[in-house]
Amino acid sequence: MSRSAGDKVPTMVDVARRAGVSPSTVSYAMTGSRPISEATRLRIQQAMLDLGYRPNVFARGLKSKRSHIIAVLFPKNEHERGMNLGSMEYIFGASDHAQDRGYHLLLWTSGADALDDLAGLAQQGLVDGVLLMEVRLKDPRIEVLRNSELIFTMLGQNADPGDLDYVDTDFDQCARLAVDHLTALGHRHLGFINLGASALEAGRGNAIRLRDGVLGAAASARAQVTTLTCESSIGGGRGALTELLLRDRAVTAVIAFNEQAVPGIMSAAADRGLRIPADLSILSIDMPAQAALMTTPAMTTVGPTAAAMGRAAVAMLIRQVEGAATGVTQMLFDGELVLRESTGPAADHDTA
Amino acid sequence: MSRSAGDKVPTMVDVARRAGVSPSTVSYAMTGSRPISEATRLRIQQAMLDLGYRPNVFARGLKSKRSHIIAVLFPKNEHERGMNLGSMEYIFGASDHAQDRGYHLLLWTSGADALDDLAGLAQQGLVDGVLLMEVRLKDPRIEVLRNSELIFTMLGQNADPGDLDYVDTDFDQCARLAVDHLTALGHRHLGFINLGASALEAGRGNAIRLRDGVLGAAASARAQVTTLTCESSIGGGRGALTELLLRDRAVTAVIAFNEQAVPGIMSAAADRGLRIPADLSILSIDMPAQAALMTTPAMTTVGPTAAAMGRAAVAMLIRQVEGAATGVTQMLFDGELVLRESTGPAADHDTA
DNA sequence: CTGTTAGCGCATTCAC
DNA sequence: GTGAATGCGCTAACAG
Repeated sequence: MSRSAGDKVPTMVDVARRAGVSPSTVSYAMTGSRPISEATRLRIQQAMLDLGYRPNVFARGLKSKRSHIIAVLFPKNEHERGMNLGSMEYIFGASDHAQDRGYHLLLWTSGADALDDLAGLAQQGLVDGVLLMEVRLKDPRIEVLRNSELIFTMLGQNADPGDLDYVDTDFDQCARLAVDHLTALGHRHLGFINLGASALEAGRGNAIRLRDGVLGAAASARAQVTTLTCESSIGGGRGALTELLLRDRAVTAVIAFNEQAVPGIMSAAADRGLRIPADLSILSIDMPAQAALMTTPAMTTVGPTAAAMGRAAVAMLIRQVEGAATGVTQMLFDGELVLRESTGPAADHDTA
Repeated sequence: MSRSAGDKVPTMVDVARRAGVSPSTVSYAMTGSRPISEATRLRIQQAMLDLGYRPNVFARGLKSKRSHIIAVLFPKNEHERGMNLGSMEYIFGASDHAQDRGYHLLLWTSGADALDDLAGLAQQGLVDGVLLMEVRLKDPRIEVLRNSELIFTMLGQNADPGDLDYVDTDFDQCARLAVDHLTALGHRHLGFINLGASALEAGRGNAIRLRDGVLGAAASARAQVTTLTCESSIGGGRGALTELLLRDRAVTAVIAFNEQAVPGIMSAAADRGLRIPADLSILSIDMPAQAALMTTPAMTTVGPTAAAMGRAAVAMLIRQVEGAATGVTQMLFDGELVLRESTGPAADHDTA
């Protein structure tokens, strides 16, 4: 088990010798690609334990073209830094599951535009599969991965997922959950503060799907909703709330999908003497608990468990890699309503 | 450059043939481990480009015992989840630099107590070096890594770093910077809200170093400081502020080293009618900008750039791995004061 | 300055 | 059911 410095690392041959069998038998015992008698299998296992044997990743990879390594593609575009707190949870979920299944996780942070680097990664054969994060509606990485014949799963969707595997948030369901929660509290005039126009243009599909979901849910609930885009910053949030109240004085609740802007929204509300949640309710979509707990009052949120999504994505990926795939898998995760302190009953001051 | 599906991945032999040289020459041209004439070197380079050649990681690793992969050990102990926002920045900094230097980053999230797993990782030879995060005063992983003869660098320090390489925050300097800032604003009665007792006992060395630093700096500045430990939660923060004001009614400024507790501190202050920063200043040590911007008002912080530390750690590690090391390297990073809105001049209400 | 060759540790095709 | 032999793609020691 523990090996003191200087000891040679044992190879399959060592195991074979100790178990009194040939190297190939050891190999078969490991891969299970051909029947081995129970007796020898046990002796081999014992020998491996005694020696603290671990198969050499390189030798195995060289021969079998399988590395047991999967890459997480998490581009860190400068203007997006800070979206990361939630993404971190995905990554950890993914890592958990990968490790459980005996896979390693390679963190790849090249920009989404570094297509050559990506092609290189794909070609090296270093990784068995790829988990694609921060997927755009039109995402050039997808083309590269398809060409390279590398197996991959998306966390999020592009414009036309077709037969691509993905795991994504069910934004429609999240929208409904959020709207229902607020209308149940008596809110009739809602505001929806989305990501910035630039983010929408950049193809953040989730922002668009969510907005449509909110619009639809509000229509069913006979609530009125004013939608705005908003720069991802405190200043952006301040401006957005001002603008929102200008457009609809009767707004009593805000659904926000813009983590960075939330503090701005809250402080602008405070400046106007609007207490949260007495005068104005705020609910954030897909905000990590981490962040939700940093605001005062703590933010009520709707969103799925990111870690679970990460795990699911890796599970799908491994199933593909190991050839146990059952056609295309596309999963949508339901959001959950986490009640904290930023939402409450509508004040009926000037509601018609 | 791009390779359409079906094309065989080119090997060194293909490159050699195309360049009209022997395979070994290609190898030497790549590793530079023996002189190659400029002319042939160029022809080889061209051939590689034409073919879109990428060396096979496994073959190289198998032969040379070097993988160009470094592992980041980032244990996710359950009770510590949430410390992560800052850690993320380290990891990204590390990843950036690794990729710049042609290294891959393996994310290893097994618990700090999963020593067997770690030993296995070390033994596999999969990684050239290890970046150890979340280092404890007494950290059993260190022993495992030493035994395995694996090169590693710590992000943080154990109790007795001796000849181990590390990169760490200069908590003493941070403490001085924080205390100086507050005393310059006229604050004479400070509070220091630290991590919880359990964290201290668990050997979070930084908490202890920082506390001592604050104590020292306050003494030099002739300021009085009341120190408390505090559970990492909103409730913990609320309790801590109450307790603090009980112990010293004259406190006008708080230095916090407990990210999760900060919102609690702030809301408890609000409940007592203490405005921030008019009545009470708050400054956080080593809080990521992400989090600092989520509070209202935005939090003034003191701390180093985490990404820079991550980069430096990887740089040190690679230097070691490549044998270019110049003895032991131990780096302390200075913190910077980032002025936001949570600190201001002392109100001289009941200061003696 | 360049070419030839022998493995690295494992998976797998043959033989038995 | 098991064993012996071959080669994955590359590096480095040996020969020129």
